Formats: sequence, C-alpha cells, structure tokens
Amino acid sequence: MPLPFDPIDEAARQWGLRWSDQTAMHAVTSLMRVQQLVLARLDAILKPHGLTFARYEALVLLTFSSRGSLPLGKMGERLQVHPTSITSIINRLVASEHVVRRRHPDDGRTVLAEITETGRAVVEAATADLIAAGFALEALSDDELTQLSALLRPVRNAAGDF
Amino acid sequence: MPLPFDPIDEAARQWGLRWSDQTAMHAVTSLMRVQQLVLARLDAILKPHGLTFARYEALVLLTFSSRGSLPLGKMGERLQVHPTSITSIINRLVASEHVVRRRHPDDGRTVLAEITETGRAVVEAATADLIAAGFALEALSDDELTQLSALLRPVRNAAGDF
DNA sequence: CTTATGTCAGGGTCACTGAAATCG
DNA sequence: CCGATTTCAGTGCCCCTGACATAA
Repeated sequence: MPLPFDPIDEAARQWGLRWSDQTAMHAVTSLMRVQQLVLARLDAILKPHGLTFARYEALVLLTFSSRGSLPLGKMGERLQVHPTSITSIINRLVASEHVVRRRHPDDGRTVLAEITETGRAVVEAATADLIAAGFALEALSDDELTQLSALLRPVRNAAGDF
Repeated sequence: MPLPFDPIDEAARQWGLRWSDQTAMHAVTSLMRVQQLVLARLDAILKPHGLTFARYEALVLLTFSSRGSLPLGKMGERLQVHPTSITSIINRLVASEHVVRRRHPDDGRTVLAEITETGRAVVEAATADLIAAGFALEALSDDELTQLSALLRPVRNAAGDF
C-alpha cells in the first residue's frame, strides 16, 4: 500500500526548513527513485529472456555493428561501463550462448565478442516486449520523453561524456 | 578522453533505423546514464565523511524526526528501500557511531534507530559539501531542476509510490 | 494462533581497485 | 621495457528470497 503522501515532496519540504537548495535536493532524489523503479521494471520484462538491462544493451550494440562483433574495449566505451564490468557482462552472455568470444585476427591483445543467431533472436523478442511496455516510461508522452532527454543532456555533457 | 560523439544519440539513431519508440529508448538510456554519473559524484563527495548516499539519506531522515529516532520499518517506508537493506544501512551507521539502536518503549517488536551527536555533526558537514557541489546537478538551472522533478513525478505516481 | 517486526543466511548483479598475463 | 587490452581476485554495496526469533 502506498504512502498517503509523496515521500520525496515531504523530505524536500522539511529540507527547505533547514537548508537551502531544496530544488536540487528534490530533483536528485526524484532521479534516484525513478531510475530504481524503471530499472526494476525493465529487468522484470527482460528476466524471462534471461537478460538484464546491461546485457540487453550489450546485445543491441552488437546487433548494430556491421560484422556482429566488437572488441570488448570498444563496447565498454560505447556502453560507458568499467572494463571489468564488460568482461562480466560478456561472460554471462557467453554462458547463455547469446555471444561467443573470438580472437581478433590482427591484434592478439584484443578479444572480439560476436553475437550468435540465438542472440539475435533474443534481442528481437526482448525488444518487442520492451516496446510493448513503453520502456517502463509509458506514463510520459512522446513530447515529455523528448523534454526529459533534453534536460538530462547538459548533465551528461558536464560530466565529459562526449 | 570523451568520445567524439554522443553515444546515447548514436545508439538511439541506429535504434530508430530498425525499431520504433526511439524517443523512449533515448530517454531511458539517458536516465540510466545520468543516475550513474550523479550517484558516483554524490558518493565521492560523501566518502570523506564515511557515508554513502543511502546512509546519508537515512541520517537526514533521522535529523528531521521530532525525537531523533524512528522505527526501522518506518525508515524503510520513507526511504523506499527493502527491509534487509535498512538493516544493513543501520548496521553500518551504528559501526561508525552515527546511530544507536534502541528498543521501542511500548512495542518490543520494533527497533528504534536514534541519531547521535556525531551523527548530527556529520550530516551538517556532509550537507554543506553537497550543497556546495550543487548535488552534482549544477549543470541545470533552478528552473530546469523544477522541470526535471515535474517530469519524473508521473513516473513515480504510475508506479504507485504515493 | 496469527500477525508484525527485525535479523540472518545465501545468492545475484554490478561497481571499483589492484595485480597479472598477453601481445604490439 | 613500455603501453594497451583483457582477465582475475577481492571488496563493497544493494536487492531479493526464505527462514527464524520475538513480541503484539
């Protein structure tokens, strides 16, 4: 059962009685809470497919690559995750046979992750489910989704993402 | 070194060539990325104080309570975290002597977490640092922060938060 | 006896650090 | 030898399930 009030509004209200920057405090707690809610729903949608959202993103990236394979380092850059995390993600995708590890033909240091046929199939099925669920953001209109992306862009830019 | 392009824009662009709902896909990946960036900065700010953002939120909640103490169950509700998580959070705050566990005077089942003097002091110091850093959202104006909170509200509402 | 509260054990995901191995 | 790439070991954090003790 939900609370009879908005806990984030209430926390921000009390915050404002003692400190400044109540607006930033409200925004940051909202951001944390919504990310938690959305990620939980995405993972629930993907679980029947044996995927988490991080693994799904990795598979999608491979789907879009011209040869269906990419060096792990490149994947880490694009997905903006730690090198050890991409190793872990690929390990699990290999275990579920959605990806195979291959040696790079020219550079023996680098390892290629290559999507398999079952990997391509699971991406299609999972994507259909995600689209049907509106990416867990069906509470927002198309216009609001665009506004949200636009508002978040300067935060990414300030962090030096691109 | 940052990428020469926006990886989220690029992923969404390729997405749009194959599937629909490109706008939702862009918004959800932006949300995930920004939360990751912001949380990492918040935790870095709080680390010298021996806190994580989750522990900081718990301390702030206790600061705002009338007696400086709350039952663990109530804290879990307000912070919207799992019962085992609030136990873990309080365990660590007890270890750092920012909180003490006390028995509820009337209800022997419930445990009260009570903030200590050092707990109140660390909240003040940590809050000053967070405000000085603009809660890691200094790339946004006050007006934009308000817009962001407003955009995220229907997502929380749809999830049944309040 | 049933319900509510909190704790603990165990498993899962992911992040980070530091070290090692491999190769250019 | 130096640098780049990947992997592994260890640690920390948080979520979840299930079981349990305690007390209303």
